[in-house]
Amino acid sequence: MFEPPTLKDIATALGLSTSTVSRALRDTYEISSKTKKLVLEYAEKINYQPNPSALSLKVRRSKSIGVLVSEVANYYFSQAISGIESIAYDRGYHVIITQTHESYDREKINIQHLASRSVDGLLVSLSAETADTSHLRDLHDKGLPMVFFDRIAEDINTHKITANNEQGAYDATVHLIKSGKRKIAHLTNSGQLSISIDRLKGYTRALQEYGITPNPNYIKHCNHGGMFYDEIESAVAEVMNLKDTPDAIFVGSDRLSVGCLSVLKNLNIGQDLIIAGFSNADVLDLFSYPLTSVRQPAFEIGQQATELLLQLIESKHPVTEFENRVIDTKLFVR
Amino acid sequence: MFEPPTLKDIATALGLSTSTVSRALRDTYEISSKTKKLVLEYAEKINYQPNPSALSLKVRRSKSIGVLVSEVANYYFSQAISGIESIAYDRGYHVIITQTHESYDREKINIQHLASRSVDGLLVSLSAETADTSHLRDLHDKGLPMVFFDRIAEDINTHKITANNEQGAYDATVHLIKSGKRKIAHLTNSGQLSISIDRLKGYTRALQEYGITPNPNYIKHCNHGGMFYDEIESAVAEVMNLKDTPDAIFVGSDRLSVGCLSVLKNLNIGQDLIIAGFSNADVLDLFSYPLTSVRQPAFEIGQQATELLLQLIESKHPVTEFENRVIDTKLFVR
DNA sequence: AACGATGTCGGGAACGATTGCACAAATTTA
DNA sequence: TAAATTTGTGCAATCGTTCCCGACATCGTT
Repeated sequence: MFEPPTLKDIATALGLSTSTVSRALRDTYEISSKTKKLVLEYAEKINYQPNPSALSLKVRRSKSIGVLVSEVANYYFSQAISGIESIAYDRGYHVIITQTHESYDREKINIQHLASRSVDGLLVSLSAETADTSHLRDLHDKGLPMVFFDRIAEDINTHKITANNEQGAYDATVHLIKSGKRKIAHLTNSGQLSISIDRLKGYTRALQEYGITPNPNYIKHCNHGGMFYDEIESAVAEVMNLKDTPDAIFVGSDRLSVGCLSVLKNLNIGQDLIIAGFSNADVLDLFSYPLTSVRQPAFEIGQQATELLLQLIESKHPVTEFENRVIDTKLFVR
Repeated sequence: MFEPPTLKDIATALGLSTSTVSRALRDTYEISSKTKKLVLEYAEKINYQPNPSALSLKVRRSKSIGVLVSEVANYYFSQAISGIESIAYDRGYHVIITQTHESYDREKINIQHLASRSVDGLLVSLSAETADTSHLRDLHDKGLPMVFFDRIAEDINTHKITANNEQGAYDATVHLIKSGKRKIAHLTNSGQLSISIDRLKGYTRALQEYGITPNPNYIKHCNHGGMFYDEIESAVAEVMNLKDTPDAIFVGSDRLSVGCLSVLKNLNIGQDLIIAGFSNADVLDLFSYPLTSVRQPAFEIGQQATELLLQLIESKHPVTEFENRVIDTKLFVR
């Protein structure tokens, strides 16, 4: 059964002690150059790889980071994950990805899982259902490095990185207004999510700046993030069945943008609607229904989040100053 | 810094030895029920979690499996991954996902990474560039359990699970023929991939059964799996610039199906073409260009692959009989 | 009362790697 | 040439578990 070579194997093969071999393999310090070369060459030859379990038991570092997202099958997150991996692998870290499927219970389980798996740090984007973040705060208080991206927890003091959701929502809403629409509905994720709050702000600000009073009936939340089709359908149906039917919709998430289009198509309504929404899909140009999209720099967000996390992990001194990075979105008019 | 409780902590707190505590926490054997209860309750109270590094160092099991796919941002793979996780987590295994981005070099690196990380087994779908599978065969020969799904390696003797690619391709091609087309091009992945071979077979069989001689000029391979837009564009352009222009295209992969549509749109050609292709996208109904799709049961394939792998991992006796599961696809005419 | 059988528990050696300390050999210095 | 210093290497403890093995108390049996 697959027995990789150990330090001891090298030591006995070369007639040295494990300590000498160990020292030869890491820094040069206090080892003659001949034995060092000897060891390095032999290790190379037999393709020696230090046992990660032994190593992490000894140095209390697993060289791996955990990622918590709602869904891998999501344009935004899959791009963000690619960004995360691009940095992590370069720096020698493994990436363990877990999905919450927008469930709070699942989030708690996964976080527990990751912590017990002794990851060196966590990259977190909250689930749609998560209102209470104490499971994360506990770990953070115990000293587990943590960086939030996209859906952040306001009450945990650490690095956070998001798109400029408020501005992106503002831009999209203004686009709808400038297209001549004034009855603009807003379909969005669950209300406690930071992204929902910020996007709602941008939407409201745009309306107000153009002299439109926000209509509470026009705002529909999907508390499970649109994980169930019925959830989206009933939200869309409700808003479209109002006596004062909207003439445009601004959608606050990737999944909901696509979901909203599906519902409209299936219900065969809203042909005269114009729609704008957050989405990182790369197939929007192929849609029969034009969707103006707010695109987030997901890959870069993943990269920067990872850089900040590794910075935390590898810092010798406890970090007390935290960044709150906000990156601009881009509007694609269709 | 985040010091989780250890066996010794429990032992000293309760005035027992670590051996007793250890025994109490695993199976009942040789432990009085009172002390067992005592230990279990205390462990529960302080939320004891065994240190995974120590555990895997001791028992040579990491309780984690590695997954190798080309891209997470791919309808098929993201669904397969959800299937993998659904089984793995239930059985107490962690899932480490790595992406090759269709690169052979990256595949070697990732496989090496996973092996050195001492995963208990591997779930593999080859990259588009991979022709030589010796890096995998070496590990397999050393006893690392391995299951292939989707893009399998013919020359490695282990469990394999795929969709019925030959039949799916046949069905799609027949659909095109029955729609009155006889000049059917085939755009597909790199030639050495098992899925390409099988799908080409199905395509060819359909043509022949309907008395159409396959035209080699109609078959275009993308050796990088369509990772670069240019690759798809030139393949599509080449086949569309033939003097005997095709009147239909059968596309052999998810990425290429969407890519092909994008190219046609951007080049503003092929409006009278009809297209069928393998795709697990859930947004095809929203496309302006109808795409008849062959859908694979990705989630189930992921699940079954994981079950087979765990079976291999947890088997006491070396397994010599391997399965070759083939699961039916489904045709969605649009 | 003495014996073995049984049931509980602790001691301690692993697993593979790192690292402080000791110590021998080589080199320099007086 | 002897002492002092430097240089290179090995010993052994340690990280948190598991598990073999031995210790010992209790109990029933004769």
